[in-house]
Amino acid sequence: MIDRKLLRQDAAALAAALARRGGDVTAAGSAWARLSELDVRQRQLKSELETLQAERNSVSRAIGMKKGRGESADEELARMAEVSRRVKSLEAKTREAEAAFAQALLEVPNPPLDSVPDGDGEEDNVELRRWGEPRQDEVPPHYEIGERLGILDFEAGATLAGSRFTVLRGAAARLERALMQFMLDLHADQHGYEEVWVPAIVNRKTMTGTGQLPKFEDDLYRLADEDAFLIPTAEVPVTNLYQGQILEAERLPVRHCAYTPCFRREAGSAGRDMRGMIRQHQFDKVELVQLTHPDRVLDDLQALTGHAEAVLQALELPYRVVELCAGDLGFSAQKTYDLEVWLPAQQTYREISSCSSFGQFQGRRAGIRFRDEHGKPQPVATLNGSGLAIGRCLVALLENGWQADGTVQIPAALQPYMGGLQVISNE
RNA sequence: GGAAGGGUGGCAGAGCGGCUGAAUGCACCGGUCUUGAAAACCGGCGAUGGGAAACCAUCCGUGGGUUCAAAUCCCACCCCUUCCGCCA
Repeated sequence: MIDRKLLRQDAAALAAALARRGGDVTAAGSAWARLSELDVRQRQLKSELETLQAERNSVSRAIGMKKGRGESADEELARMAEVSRRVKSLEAKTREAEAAFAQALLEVPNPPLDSVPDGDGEEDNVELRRWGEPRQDEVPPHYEIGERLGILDFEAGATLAGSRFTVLRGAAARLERALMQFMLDLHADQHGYEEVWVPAIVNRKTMTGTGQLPKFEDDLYRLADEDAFLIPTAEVPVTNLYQGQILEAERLPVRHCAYTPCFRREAGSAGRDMRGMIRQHQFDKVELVQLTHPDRVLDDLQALTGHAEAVLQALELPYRVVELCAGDLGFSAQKTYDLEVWLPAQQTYREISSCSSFGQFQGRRAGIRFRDEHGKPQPVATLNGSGLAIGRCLVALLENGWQADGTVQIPAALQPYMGGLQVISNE
């Protein structure tokens, strides 16, 4: 959520930054367009109400004192009946106005940082660097490799649950587990993240804290009998671990890694990536989450991106790093680097990790604060990144490790987690 | 799911219609004392919104109600703990 002080002091600058996300963000009728007006109304009502409340309080006190001395307070009592009535009706109005303002505030996305490149969408993202040698020979798509090896079963997934669900068998199931272990070990032991294990179902407040709600309810699986949702990413429970808390400054930065399953309805992507495991309703992911001082969030983002890259390097998977343009940024992000892994069957790079700084946007929403050098509570900065998406990792490993005889080579770093297995074959 | 108890400041824990944003203790910060530290003593110390400030308002799980006045009374809901049932 944006800073309401900034909204009053420099709305023009905010508007300019927000407009870079796309015209509809600041268009007439948008939450942003209504915001200033709602704020003014809300504050007017509030100060009117406060004046009345102050009167009520002081007269009530006087009544109490008179009664205490055994004097009559009939005159005050008569006056207060009217004041009290007006307070009540003003209270209702004020509450409504506050709620309308708060609601609109929750629907305004994070303004991109100035350093974020201009652009409307994916095609305007900026490539920053590449790592590894992409293989250029002809490689079958992972779903063919996996089906021939008998380790990916799309039919079973469809039978059990529907499209975009897959059953892993044998070496693929083991590989999925090996990847979780390997990634968690790397981040916990080498990169200084404390491992946590968290619920995959969270309530509405938690979903709102990181920005998935109120705007994106359609993308989430909601439980039928409760106001609770399946998480689309571990970012949600892990960041919200600290919701409503004031952290002492010396506790920062807080760094967590977590494995969770992730659930996404993929409502807006009908027809895309229908074959194979690229886009699933349920997938596994190891996530990196940090809470840090606002002044150093960009340095920490560089480091965090490096931690995600380390996974790809250890797995010997060629990739590139792109910076998202303003138009492609997620709702809560102020700056994002995507890692894209080389998929030889498609002869293209595909997203496998997204590393973002949210500035104080989430800290403000979720009420996560720290005490600054003056002892004043201030929202923390948050950041997170996939480290990595495991399903897509498996796809990349199958294609990049594929050999002409149909077998798949397992990178050395993973072999200990695979019981020493070096090659996946039909035997 | 049933029964009982409970949700108050960073923590512990009083308050149970008015002078209570809230006793007390711990923690924390400043000072005295000390070669230094500890102890002891003195002082300070919640958050949010508005305001240049003085200051004002709000907040005792959430929402509603009673009252001139609610942390305190009433209602509903949520959550936690314990016991019973069920269960990986």
